[in-house]
This record gives sequence, structure tokens and C-alpha cells, in this order.
Amino acid sequence: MNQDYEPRAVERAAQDFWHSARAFEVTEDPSREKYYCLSMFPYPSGKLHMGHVRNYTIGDVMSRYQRMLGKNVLQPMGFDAFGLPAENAAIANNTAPAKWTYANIEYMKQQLDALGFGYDWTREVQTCRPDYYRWEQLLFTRLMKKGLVYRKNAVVNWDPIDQTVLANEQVVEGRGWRSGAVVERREIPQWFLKITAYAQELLDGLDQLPGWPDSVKTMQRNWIGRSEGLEFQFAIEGHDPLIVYTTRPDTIMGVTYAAVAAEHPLALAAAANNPELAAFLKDAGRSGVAEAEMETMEKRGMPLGIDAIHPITGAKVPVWAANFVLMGYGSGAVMAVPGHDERDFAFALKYGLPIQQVVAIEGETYDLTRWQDWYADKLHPQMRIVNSGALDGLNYKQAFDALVQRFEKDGTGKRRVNFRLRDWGVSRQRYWGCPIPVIYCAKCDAQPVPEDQLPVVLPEDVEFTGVKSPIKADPNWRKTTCPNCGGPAERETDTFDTFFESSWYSARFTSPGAQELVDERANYWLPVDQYIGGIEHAILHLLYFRFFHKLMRDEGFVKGDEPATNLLTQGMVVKETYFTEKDGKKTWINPADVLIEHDAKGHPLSAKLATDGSPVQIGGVEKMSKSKNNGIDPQVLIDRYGADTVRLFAMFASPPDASLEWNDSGVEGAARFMRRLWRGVHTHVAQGPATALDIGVLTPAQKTMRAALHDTLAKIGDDYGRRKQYNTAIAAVMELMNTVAKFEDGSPQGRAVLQEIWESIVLVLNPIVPHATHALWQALTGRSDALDARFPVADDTARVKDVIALVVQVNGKLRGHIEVARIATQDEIIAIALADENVRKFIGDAAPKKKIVVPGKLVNIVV
RNA sequence: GCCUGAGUGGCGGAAUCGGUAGACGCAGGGGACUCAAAAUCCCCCGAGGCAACCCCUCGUGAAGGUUCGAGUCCUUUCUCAGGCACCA
Repeated sequence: MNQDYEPRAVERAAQDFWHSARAFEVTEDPSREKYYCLSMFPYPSGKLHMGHVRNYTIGDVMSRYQRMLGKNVLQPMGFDAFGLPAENAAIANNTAPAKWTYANIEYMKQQLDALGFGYDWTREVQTCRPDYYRWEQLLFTRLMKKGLVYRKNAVVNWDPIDQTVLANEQVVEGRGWRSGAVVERREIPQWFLKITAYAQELLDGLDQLPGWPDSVKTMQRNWIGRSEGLEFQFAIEGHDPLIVYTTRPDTIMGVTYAAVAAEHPLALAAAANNPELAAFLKDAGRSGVAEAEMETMEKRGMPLGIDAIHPITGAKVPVWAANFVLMGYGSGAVMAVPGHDERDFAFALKYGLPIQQVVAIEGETYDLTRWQDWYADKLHPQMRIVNSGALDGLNYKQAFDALVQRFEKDGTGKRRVNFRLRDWGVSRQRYWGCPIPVIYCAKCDAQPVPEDQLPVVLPEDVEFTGVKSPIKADPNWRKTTCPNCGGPAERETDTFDTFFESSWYSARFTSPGAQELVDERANYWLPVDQYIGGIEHAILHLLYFRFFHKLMRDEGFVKGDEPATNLLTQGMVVKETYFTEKDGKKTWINPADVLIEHDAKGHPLSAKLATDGSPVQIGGVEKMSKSKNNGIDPQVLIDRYGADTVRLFAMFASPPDASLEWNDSGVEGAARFMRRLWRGVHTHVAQGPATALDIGVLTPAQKTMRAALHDTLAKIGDDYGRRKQYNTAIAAVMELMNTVAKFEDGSPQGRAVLQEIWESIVLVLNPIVPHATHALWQALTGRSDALDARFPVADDTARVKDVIALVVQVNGKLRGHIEVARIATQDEIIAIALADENVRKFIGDAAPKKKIVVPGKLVNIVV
């Protein structure tokens, strides 16, 4: 072997070896335990960024580790190739989205290979290819026939200048990002998937996922938001009744007004001869559709001049239009109980509407001018209904049940389970996506495209200017015939939400080339044993992913209820952002192009452009993204240090699930470690072959050295297996190597111990730095099978120590260190502790009240 | 605004089930080797006190609490990050 560590040559040799051995191509083998390790596939944005490197290194480490446990490991990779950035790039660079996307994929594949990730590329999917998306079109048409798909109006962000629909991301401070126009809400017809039909199952299924983080399950539970409440009506003279849903029927006697959305038919009717109201409704429609915006904007309203009839008292309650009530979510109308709902309270104070207290808690004083949290506390043990006639004195549950009974009896209302989860709107008015396989016929209405006519192919060789989708602009593409009556008809020109593609790629990976959605191979590989991806996908993607699995199950394509057994949510790689501002438009500057000045304490003072020294503003620390241009290009580091060093550092920098503020400076330490490792093995190997280990004849120093090795192996086994935390495993190896450096023993058995140590170190590092360890394993053993070697396991008999170090506390404070025999009794341990000089000083004349011995750890004397 | 997390030296982080706070590494300081540099090796490195190894006091965003003992559990609070349904 070479004396110096030369990553470039070492990495090429290892990659060539794997490539010619087709080392990562796998097939179904029922005789072996399978392990399907899946990292979320990337959007082909151009280059890999640090978040990708970290994510994919974690997946590769896990895959290689599982392989070293003897499992049949599948680790596929592909590209989530449809999406908005391709359209933006097309406008900016005047290239077709397809061309841009394919070029990016080629470059990123080469980067992934350079990092040594063990993917089975024979299974690659590119979601923008018809041979991929035809199967999701097929699934959609099946769901359509099954009644799980419907069309309704839904609101979008409308840019009145560019005459286009904007993504939420494209709305910046209420304005279109390119035109600067104030964004409006606009209703257009869109296709929806009935995810709410699966809401209960998606909720219950979370309990079957012990391998998913609690935080993700909690977020999904809250997102699904199951509630039980009462649905009832307010009669309105001369109009349809207002249907409302409430989880607080117990407060019904506190209703002092009702509120409807600006788009509600009642509001529109009232505005017909009320120009002031019409103006308000128009203005209320001026806002984006994002929930965060709805929740934080100023709550405004205006009375319709129409009264609703309170269903119990018969009293008239005014109906208001309010900008925070959205049409299309529920019935577009809400009852308002300002006495016990914080938002209603604030609204009532603002507009001078009456506030009626109907809940009291003993010892608390109700104050009409100031909101207090107890007003809304329905589960307080002292909570009682007041000012509500027959309901007075009841608690929340009693009043709830009494009200439900009252409404169900006369049929004017009913108990209802409601979900916060809304049906999934899958229509996008964009070009670069999978065409929705629907045909519109004037006679027969919307028809699914027949299966033998799939796929509906998206043309790729197009001019894309950004104003209008090429398939919307092209009248010929649209033209078709109705599959039902054969008459002239038109195709849907909207495309799917790109979450569609990423909802089922995991299944497709199991069945490359299948002439159906998946084939029987899916039953061998599914479910995914380990799914790895960013925490930012905790709700949307992971919910759709679970939903799709159930849809595919119910269509008979896959078995089992959940798509992935274990989930690791990788923390975000974040980085400071930098920008310059001109005419209110921000230009984001890459951190690599910015020089930062720090004060004496290391806090950043100012930033300037590296090229010309012009000042740059410092923005927040955010996840690395294309839009904020704060991604660090890992290629620079790979070129300088090699893939193994980058992989090692990515794993060493922080635990996988923690977010990481990226900083290059530690990479030097990882490079140093690689050189030490290489030199250590080289020095050992250069002395010739070691003799066989004979544990019966070891000296105490050799035994201690071996104990250190096997303690380390025990720790590392736990880190890899149970904890899935690699930074501490690497630290343990570093610590062991520091100990080895001090172990100078050229005797035959000393060298035998060293042989065992170096083999172990090389194998435990193999999943993390596979190229270097491939070469080192060859040097140590003459074999090329590091990939399939068994992961080292600790020998517990080597770890037994005769003397154990304990600490002694007095009243919980550390006062001394003692050593006791392994076999010492509690009384003997306490006696030794009490004999310690410093301990005696702190006990003084006092008699110990309590003596606590924690085996293997400490003694605490309480006086 | 709501939901979910996270706050520990100059920096990344460790402390796994309530039991030695700061492992391991980076940066920094000192030294060895060298004509010199790089590389490498050794030592120091939370704050304060002490002549001093020892040892003592303080210290895990902040304020309280539970406990023999709290970075870890509870309450309140601040800050930051992720998500909020058309970024992926």
C-alpha cells in the first residue's frame, strides 16, 4: 500500500471495483432478510447541496451497515423531476424545462457517484418520464371511477398583471414576485382527491408506527385535527339557512353574531344593493391564500344588514362578512361566541359587538374588557355554564351532550366528527408537471382518459415564456375525442401537484420496468424499512405518501397499511443568508461570495461582496435553498479533500436529526483523521503479518488495550444499531485511536492485538468512509470484501475490569474519586468512600443521614 | 397567529434510563522536529478564587419548582429553526 493517503486514487479504485462487480444491484431473494433503505429523492435543481450530502450519507451509512449485518439491502435513487424551478430556469435561460432538467440530472448523478453512494441505478426513476407518470395517471383514472376524485372551485393566488396563478412562495408580502402586483384570491375549478375519506385511518395508523418520531406523529395528528362537534343551522328570513359547525355547542347561548366569508352567497346577495359592502368584500378578497397570512392579517369585517335567527332563543343575531372566514373550508360560515373565543372576543371589541359570558369558573372574575385564557378553558374542573337557562350549572361535556340531543331530537342539527384536514387539491395551472388524464366533453362532462390511451404525454420540445403553459397555448394538443360518445372533446390542460410523483416512487423502485404500476416484486421489498428525509416534509409529503400507499393498497397494487416502518427525519442544514436590495427587490448572494467581518467576540459586524467589496445585508439563518441562494456547494470540498473526508465530516458535525448551521472549518479535522487512520494502518502493515491472537497469554497492558477496543465496539454497535447516531460513533473511534497511539508494543501478541484493533476500526468506519476502508481492508487482510464483511461485535469477556472507578458525592456535590474492586459489596464501597480525605472534610462531624450507591457510577453521602 | 422542535465554552457538539457537565473535533496559545515552511508529535485551553498540583465558588437562554442529586422532569417566559395545504 501507498505510504501517503491519496483520496483521489483510492476513491477511483474503490468505485471502479464496485462498478465492475455491480456491487449494489440487488434482486429479490426470499432466503435472506431484506432491508429497503430509502432516502428522499432530490429535485434536480442543478447541483447537490450540503443538505443532500448529509441526507444521502446517512442513508448510505445505514445501508452499508445493514449489508454488513448480512441483509439483502436495496438502496435506490431517482429524481423528483417535475416542478416550478425548471419553469423559472426556462424563463431565465431561455431553455426548455425538459432540457434543463435532464442536464441537471446527469450532473447530479455524477456527483452522487463521486460521493460513493451505493445505489442500484438499474432502478432509477425520473418522474418527468412518461414511463413513470403513466402509472400515476392510471391510478388517478381508477380513483376517478371509484368516486375518490371530484372537481370543485378553490381559491388560488391570482396575479392580475401577469394573469397567472402564483404559488404561495411566489407571493412576497402580498405581491406577485415578478410583477409586484397586489395578489388577489380567485376561485377556479380544480381536481381534488378525497383524502378526508381516509382521515380516520391516517390518524389511527400513526399508532402503528413506533419507528416514526413522536414529533412527526404529533404534527400529523394535529394536522388531521379530528374534532367532535355540532352542526346546526341559523334560519334567515328570505334566504337559505346558514350551516355552521362548532366544537363548543355548550357556549351556544353566548352567540352574539355570525360571520361568513366574503365569497359567501349571502354576502354577495347583501352586497348587490350595498356598494359600501361590495367594496369591502372586494377588498377582503385581496390577500393570499396561505393560512399563516390569514391568521396574522388584521381581522376585518362589515355587517351585512341581515339577521339570523338564534335556533334556541329565537333572538336576532347580526350576520357579518369577515376576511378571516374562508369559503370552501367547511361551509364558509361560523357562529361567533366572543365571550369564550379569543378571535371573536378581539373582533367584538373592535366593532363594539356585544360580549356575553356563558361560562364561569369559581374564583375567577370575568372582565369584558380583557381576554383571559380561562374564558376558553372547556376542561377546567370548576368550569360551569351560566346565563344559559336550562344549561346553567352543567360542565362542558354535559352541556355538549344536552345540546346535541336537543338538536338531534327535532332534526335541525347533528353530532358530527370533523377534520381539520382538507381534501387534496391536485390541479396546478403549470406546464412542467404530469398532465391530468381527463377529457371534457360538452355532452358527457368530464371523463377519465381510457387506460389504453395512457399515458397522456407532456410535450417536451416547447417554447416556454412563463406567461402561459405551452399545452394551454397550443389548441391542437387539447383537441381530442370523447371516449364516451366519440364527439369532439378537449383535454384537461392542468397538471398534477408534484407531490403526486413523490407519493409513490418508493413503490415503483421495487419494480423497475414493470408494465403495470408495480408487480409482485413490491411484495418482497415493501414496506420501506428505513425512510430518511428532511424534517420539513413532516406533514405534507409524509401524509400524502401514507395516503397513496393506502390508495394503492385498496387498488390491489401493494400489501400492508403503511409505506415505511422507520423514519429518520434529518435536521435541516441551515446557513446565514445575504442579500442586496434595490428598488425593494432583494437579490440573494451566495455565502461563498461574501466576506464577513467579526467583532472581538466573533459576532458578525458587516458583510461585503468578495468581488468588489460592496456592502451586503445579512439576513436570517435559513434552510439551504435555491430561492435564498444560501446553499454551499459540496463539490469544492470533494475536490479538495475527497469524498470520504466530506462524508466523515457530514456525519461527525452533528447528530442526524439535529439541524446544522453549516461551517466549513471543521473539515480540516476530518481530513487530519483520515491521514492518521491511513498512516496507522500503514505503519502496522509495514511491519509484516501479525501472529494469531492468544488471549490466554496477554500482558495487563495488552488486556487493557483490548478492553478499550471492545468497550468502543459495544458503544459503536449501540450507536449504529439502536441510536442511529454517527457523530458519537466517530468520536469513539477517534478516542480509541488516541489510545492506540500510546500503545507501543512490538511483541508478537502486541502486534496481534493491534491487528485486531485495526481490522475492527476499518470495518466500523467502512459504512462512513467506504473508499479508504476498502483499500485499508485489502492491506490488512488481502481481501476485497470489506463491503460484505461482518460488522464487528464486542467481546464482553474482554471488557471485564477488576477495578472500577467511582465518584463520591456529599449532598449531591462531587467531593472525591475512589477505586473499588469489581466484586466489592455496598458496605465496602461506602467504607472506602467515607475514608476519602476530601469527603471526610465535607462530612465533618455530621452523621450521614442517607448513603446512596449507584452501581458502577457513584456514591452519594447525605448529611 | 397556530402546530412541532431546539437553546450547553470562541465554534460544531458529548453527557443514551435523573447520577462526574464540556467526551471527540475545530479555532486559539505554548513547545518539539526543520536552514525554513508545510506536515507531524507533545502540552494548555468554561469563568472566577488560590503561592500551589490539590482544592473551593459559579456555570447548560431566563425565572421558579420537584429531588439525596436536574443540561435531563414540572410551571412560566424569551430567542431561534421547521411546517402552515401552489417551494420541494
